[in-house]
Amino acid sequence: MGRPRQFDEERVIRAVCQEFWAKGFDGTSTADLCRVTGLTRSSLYNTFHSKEHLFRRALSYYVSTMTARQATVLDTPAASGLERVRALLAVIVDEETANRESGRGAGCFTVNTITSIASRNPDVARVVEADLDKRLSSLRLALMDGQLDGSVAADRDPGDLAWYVTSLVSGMRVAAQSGAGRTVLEGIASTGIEALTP
Amino acid sequence: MGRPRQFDEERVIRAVCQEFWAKGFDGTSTADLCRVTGLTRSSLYNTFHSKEHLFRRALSYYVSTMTARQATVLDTPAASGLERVRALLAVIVDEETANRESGRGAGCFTVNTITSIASRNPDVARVVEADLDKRLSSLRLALMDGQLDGSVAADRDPGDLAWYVTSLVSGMRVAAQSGAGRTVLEGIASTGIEALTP
DNA sequence: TTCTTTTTGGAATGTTAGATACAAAACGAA
DNA sequence: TTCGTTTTGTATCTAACATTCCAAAAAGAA
Repeated sequence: MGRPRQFDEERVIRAVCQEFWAKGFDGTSTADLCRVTGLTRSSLYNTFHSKEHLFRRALSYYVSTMTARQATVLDTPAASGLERVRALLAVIVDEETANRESGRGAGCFTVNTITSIASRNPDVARVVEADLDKRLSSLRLALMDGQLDGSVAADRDPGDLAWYVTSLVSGMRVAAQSGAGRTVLEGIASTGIEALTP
Repeated sequence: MGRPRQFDEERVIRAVCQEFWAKGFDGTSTADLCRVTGLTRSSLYNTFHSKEHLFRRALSYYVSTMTARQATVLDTPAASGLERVRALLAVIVDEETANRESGRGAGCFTVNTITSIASRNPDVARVVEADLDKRLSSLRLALMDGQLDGSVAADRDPGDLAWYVTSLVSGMRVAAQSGAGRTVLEGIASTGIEALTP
């Protein structure tokens, strides 16, 4: 059977994810990855093949956990369509505030990736594009529900509104990285929601 | 007096700016900079001292030209406050569309910088922070004008609204890098403007 | 135990990075 | 023309980079 692994793969991915999130693909060295995981180069390469594979694993882990969490909020029944979008933005604000206070640094790994390597790496681009499609779909459904229950303006294409909310979220992530705190983010969210009301 | 320069400094800065814009600080090598400028390492280092200095020069050049252009739009008299903000968003859409069609790639150098090295380089962070302050001020003035002339909702703090518009712009930049074309960007802009109306 | 297989530690490899050294070149000033 | 000064081209330096190699270690299977 061979010698067993001395590490937990998901724990390693989590550590790698945080490092790539903070420093980006180009700004992270394999030495950094060894340091934050506690693994040697051998174990890292034996398991994950290359820095780029490891990056994609970390990014996929991030988008799947993030998007799942957000989809859960968006799919909450009972609440109106608008309330579900409002809840999503509240989650974003909470996340950014928590990350800031725990010293993890602000911003979103996905946004950071879109604005850096995604344009130069088709494989990475595919990961973020697939994730974007999922998020747009979830949003679109919630917004259509909102148009049916009367909480969301019915005179706009729900697809356009989904793009708007996605942009708003990205903008809030960038604002957080620019130093915006909870109060400012809450202002952005509550103002941004106004655009959706009938 | 010494030997005269064989290159135009601003032309070099423009070329360097495009390269850093496309690949970021970490993703751009000094060899890349020599290639796009046509200069040797000697001339580059003799004039700009280091890769980091050159990056800050390029970033400063970008933010000053960009923010000046946007301030011009925002300061147009005659038009209402809301119309001036609407005009700003239209400029963003036009820029992104033009960049996309000219193959220059989408997105904003400032946003790319905020989401990558700004958090790890205080000198760079200062440049984007100073620029952010300027943009927020211009926006705030236009929005206050809008509240006075009745085109902008008066029940919100103009500072909060300025942050909202800034986030919206950043979000549109990220959306453009995610593949959003002119139609989608126009939808985001026109939806986003709704949040400002009384 | 012995064999087979896999992981692990650490050194080694080849490449590229940012930055410099230095002499030749190109000008104005004297 | 000669001198002083700055730029330029080439060569070079050291450090860092991603990746590979290989032998020792650790398990199950025979």
